Amino acid sequence: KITFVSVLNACADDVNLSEGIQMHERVKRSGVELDVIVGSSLIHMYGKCGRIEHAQEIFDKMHSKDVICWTTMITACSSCKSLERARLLFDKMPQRNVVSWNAMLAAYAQQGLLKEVLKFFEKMPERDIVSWNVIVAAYTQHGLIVEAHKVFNKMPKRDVVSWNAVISGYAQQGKLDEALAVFQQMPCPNVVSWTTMLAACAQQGQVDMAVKLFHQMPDRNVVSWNTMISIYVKAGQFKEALDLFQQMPERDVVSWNAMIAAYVQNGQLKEALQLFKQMPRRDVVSWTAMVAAYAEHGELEEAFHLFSQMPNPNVVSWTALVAAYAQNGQLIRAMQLFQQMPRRNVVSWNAMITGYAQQGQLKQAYKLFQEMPQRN
RNA sequence: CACUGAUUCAUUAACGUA
Repeated sequence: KITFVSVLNACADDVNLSEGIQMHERVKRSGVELDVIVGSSLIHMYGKCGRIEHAQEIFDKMHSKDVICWTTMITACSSCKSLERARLLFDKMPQRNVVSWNAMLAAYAQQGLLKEVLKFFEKMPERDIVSWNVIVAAYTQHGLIVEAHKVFNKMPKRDVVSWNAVISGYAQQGKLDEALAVFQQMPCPNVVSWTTMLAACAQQGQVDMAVKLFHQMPDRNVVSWNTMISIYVKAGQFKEALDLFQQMPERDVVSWNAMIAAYVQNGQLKEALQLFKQMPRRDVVSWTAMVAAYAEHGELEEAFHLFSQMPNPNVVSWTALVAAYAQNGQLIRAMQLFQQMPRRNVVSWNAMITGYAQQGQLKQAYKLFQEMPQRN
């Protein structure tokens, strides 16, 4: 059981569904699927991989569920964007602890419902540092860094996550100086703090400073390496990106995806495809990056061909395809796909509007603008 | 000395940005 749980957690951390499913099969054969801890790990893994139906199935089959199991299921619903289900579970669960409350709080935050987050926070019977951290992060996600910093100052205790959240808030606003000031004030920066600073440099195109920080960092993990690669890619320094990719001690799917972007940005579509084919595992980002790459080169058939092979296109993948046709003036086809896609967001609408606008079809563009449910 | 599960912070893909 311990081994299964460890491996399942590794699958969850890596968002590796195929390994997770394989492990699930072995779990079933061992007859421990419904063990409360193994079952929770399965739910956790499926939740992270976006397979809420599999998570739910296990949850329903389990005989004895403890508070951790319930909370895991709430988070699974939340990460699969089922806030409603999360709330139903939260209301239904036999006992709650502060972690359950935090999980529900985070579920509201992850939907971007700041008002709900604050309301829920007020209702909480007990709060800990994580609850406060969720509030700080919720503010920064809305670009409300001043509010975030205020909460940071007034929270009863701060840990490294609180500090990192504030730094990240400044970074997202492009306020590199402020981010740096907070970073220098914090007592014990960890690898996340350092990597957040790297990301802050990336935002501002400060490659030199990023390089300096990257070498100064006491330790680096795969995320730090990936961040540095993307900084080089963004700066058009292809060779440096490739060097890092080859030097890094371990690569994950994000590293490979970043290199695909590097090749695409460098105009090397063939090499990008080669990388895509040889990478150990492809996720929705890898597929979408390739679809978008072909689209950008006007190779619509190839883009569509890839799209149709893609295992689980999401709204971003669909929008990439719609934008491909829209930008190449094939608005009828674009509109067909736009109507066909299972879900649309504001970017999908923008892509269609831009397509019509570029073709001079202002009436159509305006009509869509009026129809769209949200505008940015 | 160390061996199992839950909540918060960093990296990669889609539209636009004079």
